[in-house]
Amino acid sequence: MSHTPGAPGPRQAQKLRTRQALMSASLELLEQQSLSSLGLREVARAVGISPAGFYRHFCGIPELGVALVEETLGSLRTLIATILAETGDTERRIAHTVELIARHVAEQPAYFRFLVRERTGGVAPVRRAIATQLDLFSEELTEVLAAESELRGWQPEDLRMLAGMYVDQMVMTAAALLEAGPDDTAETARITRTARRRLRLINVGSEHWLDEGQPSSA
Amino acid sequence: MSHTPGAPGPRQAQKLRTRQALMSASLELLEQQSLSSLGLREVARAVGISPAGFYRHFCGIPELGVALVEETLGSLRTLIATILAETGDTERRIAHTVELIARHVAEQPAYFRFLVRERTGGVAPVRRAIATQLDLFSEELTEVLAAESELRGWQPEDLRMLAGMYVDQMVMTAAALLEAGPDDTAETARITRTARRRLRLINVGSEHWLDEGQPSSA
DNA sequence: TGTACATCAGTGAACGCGCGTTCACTGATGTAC
DNA sequence: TGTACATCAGTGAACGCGCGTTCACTGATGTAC
Repeated sequence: MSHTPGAPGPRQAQKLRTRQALMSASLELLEQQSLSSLGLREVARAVGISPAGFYRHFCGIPELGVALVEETLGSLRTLIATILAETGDTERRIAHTVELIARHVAEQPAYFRFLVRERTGGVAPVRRAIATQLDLFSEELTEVLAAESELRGWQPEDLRMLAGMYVDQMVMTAAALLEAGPDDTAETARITRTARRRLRLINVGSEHWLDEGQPSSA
Repeated sequence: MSHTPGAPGPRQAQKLRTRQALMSASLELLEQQSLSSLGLREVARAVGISPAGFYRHFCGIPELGVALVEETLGSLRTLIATILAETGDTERRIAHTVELIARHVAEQPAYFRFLVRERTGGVAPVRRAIATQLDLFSEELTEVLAAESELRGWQPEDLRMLAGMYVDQMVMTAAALLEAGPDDTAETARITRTARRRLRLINVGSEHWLDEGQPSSA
């Protein structure tokens, strides 16, 4: 025992580094293709290990995909937390939220591309993992919304519906920004502008929901 | 010339039949994977022709994918037209629209699965083809909305924003229904119920948009 | 109508290639005493 | 501290396999006269 107790030794640290390299190389390769066509050898080659070495970290590509979901959404956790903690008047919150998303997408396109693409992709376990994470986010947002004074008296189911709309709206905004690419500033501006309007429309609708929205029959 | 002039001869008819077989076999194979991992030989085998025969119809899988987009959205044209022509009070229109989508998804899941999956998939030309078709649909809807008496006085840009929200909402509803599967009736009911609420919220928002939504600064 | 030629959807064999998976291995790191 | 053994991340060779693409071909269909 030549190292500090509790801390990982050189061997474990190296293993973690290789695992990380596999995951970030995959994210890069996934910009041009989808997970269901990503090759194990392709990933190993990009990292500089032998194909057999891949199996020391994942039992196959789908398992790597699930790990990527966790890594990806973990790295977006601070973004999510910031959005959830947003305060101030509605217009400022909307503007700030859209701006945050646009910045994160521009800074870490690979993370968002992976999420958006594999959310409806061909690998079922990965699809489920993403759905689970987004549902968690939606639940957190539901609780935040429940504390809003403007939404006092809302049915829990309606709060969940509203939270789901916001989450989907953010995912779609990220998808649209990715499709535009970082260099098309005009298109990026158009997308963020539309995103703000959409959020505003949802907000206006929620302000009048209790008066007009709740149906008696459905 | 042994056949009616203008009508396709047996040869051309057979070619069309094979082409059609290639496309519908692909749609079936795409239920378990995504287009970027679909193999040319796999498709040819499913249809019962040799791999080389595939090239008589498409120069590769991406081209087949683009053809599938056209076929898929063509087959949804009647659905779209029905939705666009919807009349009556809002609540009935919403209920009818969601019901129509649910029925079509249940009847032709492969079409919707393809669209939803490849809309954000790894094959760029296919992604663009789907985006183009959905944009066309969104434009048509914009014109329908422009004729609505409730939306008199709306800016064209706001009408486009609203149409886009409706289109995205429908796509997401289809995606959710597919993920649930046709046998999970409880989940299906939950999804359609939420979809109706979302459309209702958008509608409530649009009713108060001119009073509160249009910002002076954005 | 019959004949001679053209077209072309589909064949089947061949090609080189990269794939996923397995296996016994190596040698640095870790552990026990 | 030093020694002897255990662990295990990564190796490299081998396997059988299915892939996409090419090519000269066949034979039914189509066309011209």
